[in-house]
Amino acid sequence: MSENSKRGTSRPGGRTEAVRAAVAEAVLELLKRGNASFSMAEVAELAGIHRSTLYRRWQTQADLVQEAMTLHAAKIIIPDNGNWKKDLRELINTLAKFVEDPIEMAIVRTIIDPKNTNLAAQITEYWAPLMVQQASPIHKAIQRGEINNKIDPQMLFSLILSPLLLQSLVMGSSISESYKKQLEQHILQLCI
Amino acid sequence: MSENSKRGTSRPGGRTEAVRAAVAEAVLELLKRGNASFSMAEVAELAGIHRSTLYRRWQTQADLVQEAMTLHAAKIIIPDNGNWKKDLRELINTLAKFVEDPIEMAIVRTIIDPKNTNLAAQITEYWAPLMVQQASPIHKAIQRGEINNKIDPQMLFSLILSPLLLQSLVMGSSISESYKKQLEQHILQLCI
DNA sequence: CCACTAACGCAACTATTGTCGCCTTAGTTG
DNA sequence: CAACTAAGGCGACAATAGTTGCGTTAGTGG
Repeated sequence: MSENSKRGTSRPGGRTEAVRAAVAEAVLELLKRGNASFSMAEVAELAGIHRSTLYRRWQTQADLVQEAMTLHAAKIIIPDNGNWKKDLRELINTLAKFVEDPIEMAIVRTIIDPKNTNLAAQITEYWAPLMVQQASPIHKAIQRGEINNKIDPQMLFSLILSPLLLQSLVMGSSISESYKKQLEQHILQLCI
Repeated sequence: MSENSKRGTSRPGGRTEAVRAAVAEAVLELLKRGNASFSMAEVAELAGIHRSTLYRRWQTQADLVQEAMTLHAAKIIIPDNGNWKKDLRELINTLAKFVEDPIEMAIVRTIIDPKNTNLAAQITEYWAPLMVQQASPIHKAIQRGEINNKIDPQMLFSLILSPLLLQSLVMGSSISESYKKQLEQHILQLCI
């Protein structure tokens, strides 16, 4: 008692955690529905808590998206067929799904939103390891000598991911099979 | 002037037009300042008109951004040195500036925002010709035989623009000289 | 120059969003 | 299990966002 227990969350037990979980789930649910511009009131109602509680713990929509992220593990597959061509095809498929996932894109939009510059760094922290994992087949292909060693792995990864992002986010079109095939061909051409 | 070729507005004369221009300029000014999440009240005040007038003519922020676009001509340079390597370098420079222009990025954010799906098409119409113009050096290089004819011009253009967009919008970092150089090298490698 | 009326300004209004004090609930400690 | 108090619920409040009716201003056509 006399020990200073006012650090951070001083009472992380049942109810506080239940509220947090309910909120995270509610936000995730709204994002899943494609409702990326949800209101605080919506979240409170869906989570079954009072508006004021929501405001006290999460000041902005960005905070809520961040909270939802803790509950959301991106479903990524790390291809490892010992063959760059195969790996690339799978990588493109995985990234195409990633780029069409409403939750992931909601996170990207949160990063992009100029109102959330303060949170961008934290959210990028969530993203960075995913990107590193996804880039691993590139490193392996380089080690196997399947990729021109002048190619920078990070840049190559950007060249795969970014056209998909552009297509999905900006152009608003889904990633067709022919688009994936075409991208694959061009990337292979680059790796010679 | 019995010529009645004005559509929509039945009185497009002085005052109405003056209001429109003032609003467009105000929005443009706010975007230039990097204030992409301006409020309606801010715009009204800067334009020197009443809030209600603003609401009557422009329902959403997206409408305002669209209005501002009519006043804003993207400053693009179409390289034409008769040499793909030179053209590519200039193209990357121009696109790097484009991607770091607060107004252009505000437009992109407006496109991306899921609230504005209805406006996305119209805004893309503004964008499309720019992209076509920018892609012209690629077509010329193909005609000169400087680019592998298996390469799709549109895809190649995406492979140049999208990494820059990713870097600027999502990663929030500026486009360094070394990044541009690296991108240039990779694209040249691809064109062989 | 005049009649007509579209479009703006104004102000009062409603709706939504965010804040606060107070009370209640329940996690934590001894 | 009893005392303590962090954290949530409640409702009243304040601030902001958006709407509407009405009078005024000023383009437009005759």
